[in-house]
Amino acid sequence: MGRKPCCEKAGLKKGPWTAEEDRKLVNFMLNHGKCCWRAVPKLAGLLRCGKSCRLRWTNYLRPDLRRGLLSEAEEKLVIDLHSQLGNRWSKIASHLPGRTDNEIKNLWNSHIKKKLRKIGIDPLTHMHIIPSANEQTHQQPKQQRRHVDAWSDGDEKAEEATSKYCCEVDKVPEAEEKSAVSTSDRALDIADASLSSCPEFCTDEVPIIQPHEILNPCGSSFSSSSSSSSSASCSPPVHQQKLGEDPRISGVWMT
DNA sequence: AAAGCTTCCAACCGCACAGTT
DNA sequence: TAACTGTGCGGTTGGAAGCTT
Repeated sequence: MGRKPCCEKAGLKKGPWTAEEDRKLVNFMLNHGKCCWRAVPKLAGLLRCGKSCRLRWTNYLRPDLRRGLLSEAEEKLVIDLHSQLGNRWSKIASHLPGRTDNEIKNLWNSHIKKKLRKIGIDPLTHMHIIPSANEQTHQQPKQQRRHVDAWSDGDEKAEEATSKYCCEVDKVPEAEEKSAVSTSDRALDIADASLSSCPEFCTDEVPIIQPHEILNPCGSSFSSSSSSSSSASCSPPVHQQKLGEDPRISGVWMT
């Protein structure tokens, strides 16, 4: 039968969202709530396809999003859930309030996967990797040592405990799961202890963008004319903003 | 200081599925 | 029942930022 594209491609903007576009979308969503995504761009005055709007909203602008690093407990949960659900990121995300499938997917691919490999767990099967002599020589690329992991680097105890946890998760279902969990909790305790010396590492207090800050990102000085890269004095294009640097992000919205 | 490499993440793409006509 | 539409999901990519040499 052949599918039509989700939206007319011609004339629609692609690529990074500008602060102005964000403002329009948030404005619309807050005023009208979630409705037919196809209609959103038109009604909100955006030159985007509905799909793009949905993605931007669910992955970045949604008020209930928690941003920032996953806590140890969240990571553990992600690993647990992944071992049960596989790459069903949306299902996994549904167990982590305020987290998006995209975020978890990214985190898994860029971070957790490596951690698991590092401690000898195959991230696909969650089984132990039994490296051949060959593989062993190929592992540990030189770049890896500079990768700072909360779990392992600089905290051998945490790595030890964590790897112990992972061993048990592999083989121990239901009955002994509690002991596995408690082991992992120990790992977390250790990790937490090491992290507690670093007060900045607290995802519970990761600032989240507030609606009024989007609607008026820079207070009275916000200029709607500075839509894209020209907004340097106010807020840079959103895609250039690193977490925690986003001037619009502070506190938790819609409490 | 700068070149090269790696990491991270926002955003896109295409497919699948459910709902509607 | 088939055709069509809208939405959701997972895989992938591009480019900025950060790190190493």
